[in-house]
Amino acid sequence: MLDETDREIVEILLRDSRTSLKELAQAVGLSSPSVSERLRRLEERGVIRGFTVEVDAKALGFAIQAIVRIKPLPGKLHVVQKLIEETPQFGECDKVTGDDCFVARLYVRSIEELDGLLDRIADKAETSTAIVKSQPIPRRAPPLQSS
Amino acid sequence: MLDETDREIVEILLRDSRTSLKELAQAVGLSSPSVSERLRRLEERGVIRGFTVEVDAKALGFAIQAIVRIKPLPGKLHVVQKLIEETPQFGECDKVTGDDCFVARLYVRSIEELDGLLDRIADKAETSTAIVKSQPIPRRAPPLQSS
DNA sequence: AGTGAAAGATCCTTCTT
DNA sequence: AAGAAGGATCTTTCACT
Repeated sequence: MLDETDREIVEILLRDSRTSLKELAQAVGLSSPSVSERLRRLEERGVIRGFTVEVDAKALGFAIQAIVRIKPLPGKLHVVQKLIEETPQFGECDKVTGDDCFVARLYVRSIEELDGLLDRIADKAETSTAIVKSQPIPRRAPPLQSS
Repeated sequence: MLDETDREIVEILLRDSRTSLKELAQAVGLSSPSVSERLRRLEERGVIRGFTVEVDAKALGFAIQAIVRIKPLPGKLHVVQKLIEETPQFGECDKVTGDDCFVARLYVRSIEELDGLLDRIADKAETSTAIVKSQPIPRRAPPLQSS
């Protein structure tokens, strides 16, 4: 899918997206224009979706993360989904197959805040909450190799 | 935690981390040096952990995502954790309280690949897998407001 | 696909206020 | 925190392989 060079480029950018074309070029052993062109295509193909910044939840005061499984009561699916989307403390939410409909990540400053947020869903869904104790793998990109 | 200006800066960078100081400056109504200093402090404080690139799993051929709950068999915790960490298709893994020990996200190209990966854990842990049907909330930052 | 050089644009930082 | 200015740095273009 990605050749060796593209892979290197993406890996470097994952580590620091401020890396200049010039630096990238010498890292992969190509010229700046070549790297520029490759980058253009990586974006065009959608491999690189965008340039962002990583924000640290703890530094913002969100000391606690929880993984919440949410099973809306009959007829409440849309209301629940809307509620989740409108609650900014949800930092991620997947709609999945199986008994639980949603799996979501919640950022909160305290157990009280967690309790408060869950209460707001309590009459519309069954929830099951697990507090995050550590992150063996923080969010990372899928493999770039075809391996 | 963050004043209005910092928040704007971070929001803009979340959208496009290539935004120049100059652009940031005029967006928030300050001078470049001021913004530069604010940025320095945001990084120093750890609010901005780094500059990255968002990579698209689908574009890399990983058409399927799954959320896997993993409960290691007695005595197998470390082996399982190591296995997870060394499997690049795991794009995220949290160690959580409760019955299931780990909750992880898996990127796979096919159901066969999913099956294969789960088989490798099968004799060391109980797993429960849910296929992701949609993402009501793709990964996003925690609230920047103190609200 | 890629190179190399060059031009032009842009940017970041420093300094003074 | 502003504003101006200096100097560095980058990105893109173009002709050619």
